[in-house]
Amino acid sequence: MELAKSFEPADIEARWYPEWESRNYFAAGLDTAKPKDESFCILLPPPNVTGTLHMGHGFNQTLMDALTRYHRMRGDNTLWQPGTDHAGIATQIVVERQLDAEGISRHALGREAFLKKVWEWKEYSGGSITRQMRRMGTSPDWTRERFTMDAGMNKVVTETFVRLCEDGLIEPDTRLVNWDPKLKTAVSDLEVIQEEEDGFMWHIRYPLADGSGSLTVATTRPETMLGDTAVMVHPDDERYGHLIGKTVRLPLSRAGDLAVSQGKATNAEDWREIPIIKDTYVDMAFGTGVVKVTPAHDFNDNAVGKRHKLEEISVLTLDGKIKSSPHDDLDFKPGHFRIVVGDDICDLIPTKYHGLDRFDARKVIVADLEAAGLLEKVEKHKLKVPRGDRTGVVIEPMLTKQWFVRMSKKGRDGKSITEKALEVVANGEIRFYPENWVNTYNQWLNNIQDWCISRQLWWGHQIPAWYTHTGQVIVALDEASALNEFNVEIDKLISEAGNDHVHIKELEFIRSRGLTRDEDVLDTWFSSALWPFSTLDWTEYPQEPESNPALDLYLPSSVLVTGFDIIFFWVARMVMMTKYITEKIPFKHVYVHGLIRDGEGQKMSKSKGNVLDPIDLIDGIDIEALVKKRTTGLMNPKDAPKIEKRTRKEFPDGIPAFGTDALRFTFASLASPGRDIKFDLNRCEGYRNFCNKLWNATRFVLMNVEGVDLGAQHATLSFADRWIVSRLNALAAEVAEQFAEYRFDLLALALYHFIWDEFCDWYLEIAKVEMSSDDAASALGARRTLVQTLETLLRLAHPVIPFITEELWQTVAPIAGRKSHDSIMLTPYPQAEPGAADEAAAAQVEHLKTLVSACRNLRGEMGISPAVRTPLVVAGSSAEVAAIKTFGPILQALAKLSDISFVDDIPADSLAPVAVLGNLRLMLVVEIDLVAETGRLQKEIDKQEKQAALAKGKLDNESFTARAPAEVIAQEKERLALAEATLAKLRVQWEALRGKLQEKQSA
RNA sequence: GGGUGCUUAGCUCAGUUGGUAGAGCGUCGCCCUUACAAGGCGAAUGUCGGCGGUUCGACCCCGUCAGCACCCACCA
Repeated sequence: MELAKSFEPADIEARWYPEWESRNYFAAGLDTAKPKDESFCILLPPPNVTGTLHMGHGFNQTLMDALTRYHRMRGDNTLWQPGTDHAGIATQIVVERQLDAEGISRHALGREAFLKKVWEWKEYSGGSITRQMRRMGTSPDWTRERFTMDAGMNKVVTETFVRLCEDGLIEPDTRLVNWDPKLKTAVSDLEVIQEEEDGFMWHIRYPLADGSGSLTVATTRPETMLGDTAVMVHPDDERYGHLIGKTVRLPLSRAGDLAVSQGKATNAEDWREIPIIKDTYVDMAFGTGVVKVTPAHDFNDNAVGKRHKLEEISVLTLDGKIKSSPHDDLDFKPGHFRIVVGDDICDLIPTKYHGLDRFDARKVIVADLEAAGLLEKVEKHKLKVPRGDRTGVVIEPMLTKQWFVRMSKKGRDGKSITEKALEVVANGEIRFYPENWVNTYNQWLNNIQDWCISRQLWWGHQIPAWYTHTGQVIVALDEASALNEFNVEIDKLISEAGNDHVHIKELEFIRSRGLTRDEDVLDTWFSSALWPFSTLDWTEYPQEPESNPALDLYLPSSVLVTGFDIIFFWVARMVMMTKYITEKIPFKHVYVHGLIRDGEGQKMSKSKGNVLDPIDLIDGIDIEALVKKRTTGLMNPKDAPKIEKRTRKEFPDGIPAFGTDALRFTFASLASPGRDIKFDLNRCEGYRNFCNKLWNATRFVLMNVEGVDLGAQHATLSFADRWIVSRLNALAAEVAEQFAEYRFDLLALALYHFIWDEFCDWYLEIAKVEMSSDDAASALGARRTLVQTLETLLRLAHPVIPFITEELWQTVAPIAGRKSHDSIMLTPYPQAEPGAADEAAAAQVEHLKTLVSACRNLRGEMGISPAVRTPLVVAGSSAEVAAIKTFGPILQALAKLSDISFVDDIPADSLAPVAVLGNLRLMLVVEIDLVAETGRLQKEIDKQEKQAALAKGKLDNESFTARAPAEVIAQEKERLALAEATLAKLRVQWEALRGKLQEKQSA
């Protein structure tokens, strides 16, 4: 029962979390009797299984947990579905780096052994992020935790893949894709970051084949010229019109032996001849107006090449070197052939360039051009360089065979997945908060390209496709069905072959070679896209259709809480996949929040050394540990001194322990829609103080009800009691409203304001007086109100600050008569009662506040010590006097008055400070400084004059009185009257004191 | 080239049908008043980015300009 003197969060958190979890309080509600549309479900955006918690997670999870706890207490069927992501590329990179340190390459290890290593790493580090989540107080149903690489997930991924292949929406194709030469895998458009960088524009002369001069092309990538198959100009360009149809010789190239043997060239060492074509793609005003066309190494050129049926000459290897062997990258093993064009390409590249890295090749080629006198000029040029978001290396458009999701192709119901995804947002089934994200979503989907989903990695869901010896592809749920399909097909062909024994023998040979599985894995985001239904054990082929209540209750989920950075990666793809596969939307609402940045608005990143760890804010960290944490494991160790200096400056004493609740409250109050968050440590400290305030308010309440029987006797409620109950009811209404609107900032503000300002600063102070009253019934009324209000507000605040509310509730609840529950988590959430507002009580409290403030203001201005009690003299109408008398003792206590007396009139020249409220005057009986009081009155007069003038100006304006609503006019009249009445008294007072002052000065 | 958001007190930010601007932190006074000094009471501080328009009335609606941030896009 005895509470510590101040709030110490560490022990409370450590005690309650295991308790909640072990008692199974987080379990999904599966009560099928409850209405389905009142189910509440949130999907945890699955963090990388080997990752660690950062501020973004802390923020995101705080909001989700608040919503989850709120709905759970409201009695809804509630599920917060947790899980982690295998994060293909990121995780594979980490494990490969570890192997590198041991001097082992992944290829030396082999696929199977490597995957075993990754699983080991996952087992080793996989628990840390969920442990950290627990420190945040999150309450997902851990018993339902999933991992995107689980067998169950794999089953759904496979079924979905097969289904989309059947519908023709997934197809293999050979196209130009974004290729990461370091990882040696294709990546999707979204994984490429276009960054503006300083570069050069080289102007290169391509001599005309007929010797009549040359054309100058401008390019930023001279090394790809080895793969040029044309140069192009704009059809309307008068400078070059006469050259269209002619040919140029491609500098530094080689015509090749093949061309000689075909009679297309006389000498293999001659420069290759390529055509001059016209295409409107060319911008006449840019560069020289002449563009080299390299269809195998540039997306635009590829399109041009397709239009003009140009050859695609791929001159680079998969690791970004100039080709040196006809068999570079050509692996004819079924399912693993990548570069399909040009086994004779090396013949077209002079041997001196063979094997050069792409950047070295650029230098050599530029030098050679210069030596040949073909480099007209080099200009500095800003250009967008595509870089891999994981590796940072320059992405190379590479012609390879990959699997694609066809975004615009019609599916089985005549609609593309893109169309369906646009539709459910357009018709309001899915709503964004804030709404304007719809634009972003639509814009992206309207310009979407096919999604390359195959990755040349090992860590991921292997594509369920098998190849026959002749390269036929069979997509199937598993190897057995693929084999079966294969055999059926062979049998069929054999039976059709009749007596063609040679053919039959061929077919039997093909059969004997069996099937080889595609080695590629799927983009991680492919499995993430299925998360809304894969986590609920959806299956294409249900065994018992009614055996999955979770799927019925929780698809669609209620709200997706996420940052805008993954709208494309994840949100849009979930909509597309879930809608197409299940015919249901994945979620009804998308709440999009901002990013957490540091105090200066910089993105938090390891390399900048400005990262904050939520756990450090909870537990605190000393400066040495913080510096060490920020400066170890840097990509660039040279940054360490700078980071250390900054860190020591920003946190000279390290970071104090704020506790989880304070951190959560901070996140909630910073969650204003539509903007990023500059994380301010002071704010966190302020909310730690807030928690302490709540703690001490509870101590106060407990101290005052100890040993008192609150139930038996008769109690009466004062206006103040009725007021706080009325305010509490309004708070409940507001909280419900803000939860519905996802305004966590306003919700936190409302709680803060109620607890600190209304409950602590006013009601507790008033209750002190009431509890010491001789009237036993009203003293009891105050005690009861205190306890009931506190107990209710603990429940109201619990979703945001779960630990402290649980701890306090445990001691408060028995007194409040609510011990039928073992935990605050199991209590019903307070609901506002409509029409419970007590206007009269509110007006009385307002009046009281005005009087108390007036007295306090006088005391403050006069510099009267709070320890000194002063008498108050009041003059006013009989009604006003009567009103004041009703709360005399309270006024006396709150304004530190020794007594209150009433007089008919206060002489204007009284040597005491007087507050004027219309006709009412309050005088503190203390010695005053004439000069100071005259000055104070002057200031007050100025203020009131401004008020009066403002109101009068409006009321004198005819168009105002003619058009403004009656209540606005009445309000202005009231303001004017009050100001004028106050002024009249103030002026008299001022005159009188001024007279005295002059008297004194002349004396 | 398209698109979005932001600009309010020294700092970080609220401001929900248009009716005389609010909070936290910081600052300045007076106080360890028996829940809380992680506290109490009081005070100071704003041409609500600029300009125009609509309106009786604009921080709010419209237009325009400026600055900042971000997203998307194939200018070689």
